[in-house]
Amino acid sequence: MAVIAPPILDMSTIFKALGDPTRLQIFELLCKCEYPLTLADNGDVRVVCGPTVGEVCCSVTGAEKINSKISFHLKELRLAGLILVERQGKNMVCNVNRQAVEMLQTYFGSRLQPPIEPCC
Amino acid sequence: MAVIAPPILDMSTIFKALGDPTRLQIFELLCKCEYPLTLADNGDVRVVCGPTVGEVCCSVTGAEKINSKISFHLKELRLAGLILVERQGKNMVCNVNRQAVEMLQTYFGSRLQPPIEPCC
DNA sequence: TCTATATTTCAACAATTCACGAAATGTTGT
DNA sequence: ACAACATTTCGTGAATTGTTGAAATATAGA
Repeated sequence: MAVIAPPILDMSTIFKALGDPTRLQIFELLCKCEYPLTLADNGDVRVVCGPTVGEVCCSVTGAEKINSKISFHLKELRLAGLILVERQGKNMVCNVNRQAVEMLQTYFGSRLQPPIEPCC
Repeated sequence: MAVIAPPILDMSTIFKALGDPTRLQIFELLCKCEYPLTLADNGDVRVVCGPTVGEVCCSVTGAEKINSKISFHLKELRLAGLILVERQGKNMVCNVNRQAVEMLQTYFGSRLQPPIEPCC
């Protein structure tokens, strides 16, 4: 089955997701991760690697035990379309959604263009 | 001069500021505005134009009367470093802080670079 | 100094978000 | 089917954020 990046519904939802320090920390952690992609039988690109929720949890909180707090924040990031989470056996693995990051770069880039006409 | 991304706490403050629909609307409005800069006597670049708080208010809410709500959101944007507000006679005029926008573009651009080593 | 205009601050309330722990769900191996 | 493991969901309370209208502050001009 294809891994489809969720549609980027609302920019403010995305920014709100990044507006929490814990979530931003998770986001940056995932950005630093390598992103080996594999071609599935049907030709779809599948994200097969990335830290598990437990590993993210450990990296962010330092604790061994999985935190419902991290699960909550991962969900927010996922609903905002910033990360992809998929099951891999017993674990859920997380990856940043590079398309979303690209879109964000473009977003700010296009806001730097000088306007055609003054608005004021 | 290099644009250096501030630490996570500052960044999350910026994203939190953009994470409210009203504030994002104001931000985008100001991005669309022309930004004539003037050189002050001492050589400093001064922002001298931009819509007044009342004009922003009118544009966002449609109402004639100035809203304390907009004032509140402008303050949040200003504290996050996203906009510049300065007095011009009886009015306060608003401009987007283009340096901040540049920094944000750089931020997401640098997060798109493939990592040197896998983290997982 | 008085008045009108522009904007911010304040206080009260409503709404949303966050954290915590317990219970529920889904997966693997026996 | 059962046990162990990984993760999510749920309920509750605390903390934060957003809205509203009234009062306060600042500036310009008469």
